[in-house]
Amino acid sequence: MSPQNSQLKGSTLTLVKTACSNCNLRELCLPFGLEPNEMERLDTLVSSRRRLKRGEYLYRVGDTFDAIFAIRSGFFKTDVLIEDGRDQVTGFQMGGELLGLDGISTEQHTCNAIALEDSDICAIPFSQMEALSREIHSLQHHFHKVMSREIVRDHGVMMLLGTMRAEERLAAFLLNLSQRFTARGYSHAEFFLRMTREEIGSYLGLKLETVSRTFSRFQEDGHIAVQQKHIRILDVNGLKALMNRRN
Amino acid sequence: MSPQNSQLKGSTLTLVKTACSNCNLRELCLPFGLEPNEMERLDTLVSSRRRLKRGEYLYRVGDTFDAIFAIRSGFFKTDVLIEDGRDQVTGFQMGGELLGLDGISTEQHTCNAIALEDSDICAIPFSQMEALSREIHSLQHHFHKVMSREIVRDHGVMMLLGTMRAEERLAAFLLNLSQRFTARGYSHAEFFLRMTREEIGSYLGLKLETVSRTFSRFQEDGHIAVQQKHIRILDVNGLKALMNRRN
DNA sequence: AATCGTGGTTGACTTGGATCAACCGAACGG
DNA sequence: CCGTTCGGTTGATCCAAGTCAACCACGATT
Repeated sequence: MSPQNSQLKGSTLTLVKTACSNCNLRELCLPFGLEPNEMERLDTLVSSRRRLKRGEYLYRVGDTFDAIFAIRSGFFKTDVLIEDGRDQVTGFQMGGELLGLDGISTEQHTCNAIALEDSDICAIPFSQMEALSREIHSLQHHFHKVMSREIVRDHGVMMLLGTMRAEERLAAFLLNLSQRFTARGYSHAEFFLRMTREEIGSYLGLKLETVSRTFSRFQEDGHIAVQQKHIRILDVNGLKALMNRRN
Repeated sequence: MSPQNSQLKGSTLTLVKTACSNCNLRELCLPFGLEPNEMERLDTLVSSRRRLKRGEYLYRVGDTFDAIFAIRSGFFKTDVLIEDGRDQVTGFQMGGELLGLDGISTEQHTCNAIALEDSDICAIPFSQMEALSREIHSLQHHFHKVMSREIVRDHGVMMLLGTMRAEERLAAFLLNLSQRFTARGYSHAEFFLRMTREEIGSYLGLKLETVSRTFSRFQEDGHIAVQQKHIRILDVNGLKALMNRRN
């Protein structure tokens, strides 16, 4: 049996032994920096490993919070809505990233988390996580870093929404995606978008038409090749130059 | 000696005994929910109580992170800049709020924190805070809540920047300030802005002229009375109605 | 009291992105 | 295989906020 086949089998059978210690995202995820025996202890916390189909909600605004979620595979968006129907996508999350941190503050989730493709997630009961992190210093510290990183990321989005023009926003968005795919061993130059133009627009504070037009402009200018959800980055430096440019 | 006088003396003399247990912000700040003896232990961590003059930096981008800061009195802004001179104010902080959480992730601060008026702060060495929070569960949990609340707040700002019109942004801003002043025992209807129109604009993703014009419009419409930095809210419900209004 | 500088206001004009609308193409179910 | 649906593209027009510019108000400085 080829490695590809065994890989494939592992991802389709749910009975396969899944554990932090053999997860290929452990270096990006919560177990980062843990000793093997510590990782085993974290493993015992993972109360459920769940598969979601595209479009399913992992949690909704108002759901009671009791666990944080690690993405084992797949792709998510989080969004918040206000009464009148407006909504704001607050982030796109991929393998190794944590979901649900927003719920700690009030014990209720304050945003929705929705799978943008079939996804596997690990649920980690939060009070047990806190208990374990009192014993394992590196887990405690790493968790604090993860939360802090989320705050820093949010500041980046504020910068983007507050000061950048449509072109810059979209260039920043593509470069960010590319960089995160790279960190996960995928091509930095070629990938599929899991979200619609409307979702990108919501995240970037633009309308879907503007996203579409800007993609087309990037293509005309030779920065990218875009065909529906398939993106190829042809000129990284060109995109970088588009950002940080006053007028 | 009247209570007022002793208050006054407490804030002008630096030699006065300052401690979490007698700080009138303890219910808003890190000590929230701690038992008296636990509060004393937290107290011993506060390595320095420092006074900053208006305009002074508490920390700058790139400074190594080793402590978080609690605002004892005063008013701050945090901002991030990019090369070409654009900057984004990421928040305004007042008494009882924490500064520096952005630094945990990389051990370096990723934004600047600047006093907008003469301010007093308490510095809490972070590694000691982590150590103590391993022993005091309620401190650990409360700290996690504070970080989470910051993430939720940031989502609110994203919503504001991504989907709201100038009027809505400014109304949300005023209502938020009012609510925070109220929580600190000040008037909800009358206060002084500590920041310039330009800083408000940067925070809200608007130009200072737009901020100024929108204030004037609010005044014409009888929602507020504004004279330079002095604000009186005349019609809270009017302001609330301005938000959440599609077109 | 005169001067200077910083922050705030207001007006005239411009523009980037929103809006409205038509059309296209891939995916899917009958 | 065809009709329907959903997401995407493109064009024409509009408008909220940006830009540029003049002027004003208040404090600080001399």
